[in-house]
Amino acid sequence: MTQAPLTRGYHHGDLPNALKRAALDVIDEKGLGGFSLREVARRAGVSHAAPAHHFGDAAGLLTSLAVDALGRMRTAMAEAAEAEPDPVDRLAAVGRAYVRVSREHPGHCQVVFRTDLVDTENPDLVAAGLATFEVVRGVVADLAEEMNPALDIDTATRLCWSTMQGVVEIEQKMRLHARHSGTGLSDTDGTITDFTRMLVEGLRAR
Amino acid sequence: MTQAPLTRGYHHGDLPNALKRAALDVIDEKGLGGFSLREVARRAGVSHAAPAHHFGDAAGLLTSLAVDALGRMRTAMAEAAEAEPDPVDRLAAVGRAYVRVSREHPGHCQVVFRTDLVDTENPDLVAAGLATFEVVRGVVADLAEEMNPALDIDTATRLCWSTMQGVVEIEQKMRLHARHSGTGLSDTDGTITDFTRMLVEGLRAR
DNA sequence: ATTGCCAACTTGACACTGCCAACTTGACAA
DNA sequence: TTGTCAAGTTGGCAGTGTCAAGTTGGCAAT
Repeated sequence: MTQAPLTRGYHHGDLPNALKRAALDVIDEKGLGGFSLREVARRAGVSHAAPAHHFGDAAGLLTSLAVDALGRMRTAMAEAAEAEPDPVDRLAAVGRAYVRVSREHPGHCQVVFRTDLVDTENPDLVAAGLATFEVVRGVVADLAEEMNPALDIDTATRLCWSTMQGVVEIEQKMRLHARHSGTGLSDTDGTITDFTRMLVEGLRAR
Repeated sequence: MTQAPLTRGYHHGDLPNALKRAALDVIDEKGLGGFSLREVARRAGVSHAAPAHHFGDAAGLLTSLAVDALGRMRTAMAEAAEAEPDPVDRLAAVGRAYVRVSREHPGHCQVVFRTDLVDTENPDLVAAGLATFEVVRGVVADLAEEMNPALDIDTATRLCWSTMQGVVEIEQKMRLHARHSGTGLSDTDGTITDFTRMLVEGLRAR
């Protein structure tokens, strides 16, 4: 009674997914800096050169992980958006979801923006980026429709995503800053909500 | 007529600074991914283990570079702020200066946020971060005094810095997005100015 | 002037990395 | 049974960071 092959009857069963899972384990455990093809192969119980047969090189595997991370972001934001009827609250909720996912899986989400580690021209990655952008854009568009029909939605969407990503990027540094400067650091969710209120005021038609 | 020793009469003259300059050359040339202690040592004309005597390890050298990068940002923003009398224009100018420096020296500025590569507890780095934050904070404070004295200045400063950094981070990805989605991408300076206008509206007292 | 000392630097090694070429294994089809 | 080809292994190369031990050169005190 051997393990039933998942896709076809080849050696491992489903090595690509096993490698991706192993890679996520490594990254969750030791951060993106601790990632290495050989370590991943070791955890998956295969030889050090096996990953190359499925992902080409390290960038190939990481690109695949980046696609998954964008999916994670997209799903979380879409769910958060769905749960909030009010457009303003919805934008805040989407922002909180983005930051929450990025904080819960820091290494995984960092891959998305490590343009030195992934193949930025990969069609799947580009498509995932577009799809994720579209979720944010939808929320911004709803907001604009209600508050400011003349708003440049693409620019506003970029503003929102930039701010969300900036918050993630700066969060740790700010935590350090708060500790050393003595100023209190409000919880990030509260900050996101404050930010959203400020941004929404800015997006409002004058 | 040997080169006059700068600090004291030891072997090289001023190896630490020579190493930092070499490191900047490498990073400017090949990006942060191309950085390696041995390559830096090679360019400085010393043995591969020489850097360790001055910086301990790779993180030590990169931390030192991060401090310099923060100084670069700080100087550029302070100069930009000084040249603009109007508080709103000043914030926009500071934002443009931040993004300009980050774009002119991408590798150098990326080091600042690569918490996996630097020693985030290093006192010089913390101090440099605080000093740079203070520049942004000053601009925001001026704006608040004029437009909304009740504003939480620390939070607003974090919002501004997060947005600036997010713009830098997202810029390349957005460029890709614009190319693949067919939407036009306005020049970044224009985007910054747009963002500032939106933010300022948001910071205004209601 | 000789001595001793110590920071600055070199040398050599170890374990690790990504990647490549050549090889073996296993499944499936003719 | 045989052929074929993807899947996975083995071994090697060049490169990396870091450590231990050795070397060099200047300076201060004897």
